[in-house]
Amino acid sequence: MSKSLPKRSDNYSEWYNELVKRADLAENSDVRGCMVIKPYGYAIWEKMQAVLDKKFKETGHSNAYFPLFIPKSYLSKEASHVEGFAKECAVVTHYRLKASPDGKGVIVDPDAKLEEELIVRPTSETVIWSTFKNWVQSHRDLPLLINQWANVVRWEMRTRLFLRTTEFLWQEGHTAHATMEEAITETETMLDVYADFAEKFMAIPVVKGIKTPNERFAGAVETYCIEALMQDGKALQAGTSHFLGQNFAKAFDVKFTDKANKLEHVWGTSWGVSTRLMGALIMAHSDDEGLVLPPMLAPIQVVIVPIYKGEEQLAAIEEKILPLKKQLEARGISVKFDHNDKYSPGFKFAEYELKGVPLRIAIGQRDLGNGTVELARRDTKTKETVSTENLAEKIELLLKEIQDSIYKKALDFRTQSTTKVNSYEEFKKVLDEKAGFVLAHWDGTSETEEKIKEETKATIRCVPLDFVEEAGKCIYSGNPSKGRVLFARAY
RNA sequence: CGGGGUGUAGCGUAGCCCGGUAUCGCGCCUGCUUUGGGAGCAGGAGGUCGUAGGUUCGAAUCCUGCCACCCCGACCA
Repeated sequence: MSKSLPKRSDNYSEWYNELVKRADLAENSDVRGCMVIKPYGYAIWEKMQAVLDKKFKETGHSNAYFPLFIPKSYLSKEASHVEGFAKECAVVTHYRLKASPDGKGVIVDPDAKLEEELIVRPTSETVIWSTFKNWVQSHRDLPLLINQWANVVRWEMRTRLFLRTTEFLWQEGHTAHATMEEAITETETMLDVYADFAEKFMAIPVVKGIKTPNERFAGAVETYCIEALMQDGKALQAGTSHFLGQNFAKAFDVKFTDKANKLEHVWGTSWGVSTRLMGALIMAHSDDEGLVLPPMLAPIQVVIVPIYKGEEQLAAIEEKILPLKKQLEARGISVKFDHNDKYSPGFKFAEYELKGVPLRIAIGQRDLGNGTVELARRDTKTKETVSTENLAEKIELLLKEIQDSIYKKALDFRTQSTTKVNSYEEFKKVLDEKAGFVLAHWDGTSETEEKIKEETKATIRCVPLDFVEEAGKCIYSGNPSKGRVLFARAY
């Protein structure tokens, strides 16, 4: 194995794949298109889950769990929904195997064919709405605010670690409301929860917006999203929140009696983020040395590497450093003291950089004499020798500063990678030479959107929520436009 | 499903054209010396060469079938 990663500038994909494997985040499984998330990668996902789950509960939601299998007939109840997902569903057709007649292995027992096939959920709207039907009768049963942590399967043709895998982990919220206004508010609230999480915890600035009808979720009336920009200038949809109108309520016959004793269909929303966020986290901040984790999501926030010869020196270091470790832990900071004798300090330095640990403390004989330690920041790769006095407090502040600094760096990059263009020529030039987000006028038609996608591979990421009215001409058709929308090539 | 490629130790590979019993690096094990940016030396273990068949005195190497994986497209609410 070579010691250093490929350079980001040489081949971004190769760098990404190598980083994911070498930093112990995940690896390809022997199973087609599936991924094994390794303990270190999963620890980061767990931190994300914990923060999100808390936010969901603070906004009144409860967790529940629904079946993995969906009867085929459920899927066809909402017309556009089935059309959207039909091409990527795994289907269970049999329930038994038997020994092969030729004595080699096992075969699917042809006698064990299911009367109705089961679909492995690509998303749970259909099972959940068929359950909601039984849970809702009166306006007193509303709103129904449910979240599920689950795995889903989408049979994509080509997969990529974290960004697109056949099976992935996610959270899907499903809610039912008495009024349209309330459902829309819910959709927007959850979009805000996601945006806040991306910016405050993942340190990734996002654009909140609305998808065009082409990119809308199958079965939704309106799809809201947050769009993030990766370091190679490609966009990544980091989360979505859908206003479902009464589409699923009508398809699954979910009705309630309102205060005036009138029977009405409920209004629905659904929203989700997935392990794709891991991909976003990696691609937004990491460098040629490896992962760069924002302190808020780092499983190990501080690593202590002792430099010593023999048991005696180690004992002297421990005497000095273990109290500091306790102080840090008392402040809620996660610390690893790595005295593993198998690896040299230099190896450990490189290893923890690869894994994105935000702060490293090195301590050796030299420091014991001076009452100092060496502090090294992962994000800036700067080192300083500091006194051990008030060190715990200093570190706590430094972690906050790192969090802010990582966000600011990503924000500066996005600002500098967002370009306004006024002609199709300019549009294509920017996409090819600079990449990033491109703000341009669009005439609002699907035809134009399709044509641009075909010719440039760029899609409309969203109509930003902070859309400003500005009369202009569509860069493609020349027809009138009310304002600029956000284009980019995307993952 | 089209177009291209690959399959050799846990990982990455050489050998294949031109047939003669498998190379190197990383990792692993043992010992000694090391430790402030991926330690050094010595010794050692580890292989149905994807799979089934064919040609041959002899196949990792040539031929045929099959399987798997990768890359480029098509797909991706």
